[in-house]
Amino acid sequence: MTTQGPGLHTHVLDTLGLEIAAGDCPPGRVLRTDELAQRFDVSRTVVREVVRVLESMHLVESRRRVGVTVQPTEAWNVYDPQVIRWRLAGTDRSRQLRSLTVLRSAIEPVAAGLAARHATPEQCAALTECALGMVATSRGQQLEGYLEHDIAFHRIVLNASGNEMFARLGDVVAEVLAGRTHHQVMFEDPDPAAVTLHVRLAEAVREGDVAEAERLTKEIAVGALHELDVLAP
Amino acid sequence: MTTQGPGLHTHVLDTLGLEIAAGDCPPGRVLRTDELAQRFDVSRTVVREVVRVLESMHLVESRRRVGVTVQPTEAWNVYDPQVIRWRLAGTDRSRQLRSLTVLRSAIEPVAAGLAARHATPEQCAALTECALGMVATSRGQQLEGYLEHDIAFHRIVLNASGNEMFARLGDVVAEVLAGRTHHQVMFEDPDPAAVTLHVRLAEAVREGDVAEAERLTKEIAVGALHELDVLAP
DNA sequence: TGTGACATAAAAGTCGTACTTTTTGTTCCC
DNA sequence: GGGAACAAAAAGTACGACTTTTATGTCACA
Repeated sequence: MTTQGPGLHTHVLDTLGLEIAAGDCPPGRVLRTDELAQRFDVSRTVVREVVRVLESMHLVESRRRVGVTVQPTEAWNVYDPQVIRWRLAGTDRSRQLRSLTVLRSAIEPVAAGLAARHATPEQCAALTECALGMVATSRGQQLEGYLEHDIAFHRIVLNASGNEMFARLGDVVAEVLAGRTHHQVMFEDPDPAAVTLHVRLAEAVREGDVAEAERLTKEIAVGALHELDVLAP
Repeated sequence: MTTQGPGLHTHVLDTLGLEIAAGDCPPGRVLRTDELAQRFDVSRTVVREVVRVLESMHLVESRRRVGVTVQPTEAWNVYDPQVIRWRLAGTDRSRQLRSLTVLRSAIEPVAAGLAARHATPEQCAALTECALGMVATSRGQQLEGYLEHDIAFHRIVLNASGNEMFARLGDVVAEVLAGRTHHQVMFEDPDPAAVTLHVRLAEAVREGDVAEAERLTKEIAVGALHELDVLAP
């Protein structure tokens, strides 16, 4: 699951982005546009456009007479969904998942509290529906179905918070949940406790119970962090 | 304070980014590369590179036979520091500041808690120094000096949290603080209560008091939100 | 021997043009 | 009226020439 369909630009960008995010091409390594053009068998035009995009993500820096230098991790736009995808597909997926899960544990409780205040009846209904969907798929190896409802659930909460920055974290959360489901050992059905917590969270939001919504979301986050500690090295 | 120095690419990118972020060029408006090249008096090459970057930020989408379409706000990479700068410089600075401040109020308490756990002695020392700097500049219209220390303070806390995603929010916080100082009515010296809170937060981190660090940071955030409610429409 | 001015070349930046590919709107035929 | 062939518009790609910046090596001078 790299990105989208055809297109020279897309292919080169994706390949390079992945290589840099994965740690091949360590920081400090310099690439030359001519070489890249030759390597991918595309025109310098295409390479330059790719480099410009990579540069806007601060994955590389382009300087005259020196070339395209790979930047250290601290410079990267780690909130760019594209960068997140590349990193999750790369080697330090585990560390990345942990960072993102901690981020979730900070954001989502607050978002849930705001959602309890501001959620529309439609959003409450959708939330309950998702929770029921999670219950229905929580047994019998229906992991894909469960994941789908889980993602939708969290997305609704973030949207219902009414805060744009929170809402736009839906994609990140989706990547994290998908990464957790796909890249880890998943013989077992999801944790029943987590399912229950989601159901109760939907209720709390519907009833406008801010404190409870916050508390439940914190518990969900703690569970997710704990799960990482158990499953990942 | 747009971006950096010379460079055709930079200039075109900055101008277009600003226009889109500010709401001129409403979503749905289509631009054509040829027209843009003509308007800025640059080659199509430059325009294409700019469009590619804008596209990677999801500010526009480029499709064959149709042109470059400005995307709706919901699609934008609102965590991209560049996008944030453009938006803060544009019309809905006020709304943007509010969103970002709410984001801060979610992240920073957790980050401060982690910092209390993980901060190195050097970081604790730097934190104390910043707090003292804030005290020293808190009276007598030394707003720029105060801002500088304030930014450094929060940056250290975020870095000391040990979480990469938090750390990378330092730039965002810096933009918010700078935006608040520069773009609002600031006859008065900073709130003395806020200064005290920062001093006590530095102490709490140094002593490893997680709960207190969290609590104090929440209070700082509440103050910041309140300040927005009072000063902004 | 060190130092500063200067020349050199390497690499990105910019441009113009020609050509390809995809997509959409239209027209024409059934 | 519906569907298929067609034409045009716009982005995508390629190539080659030229410009600009700048790291680095060189040479003269102190």
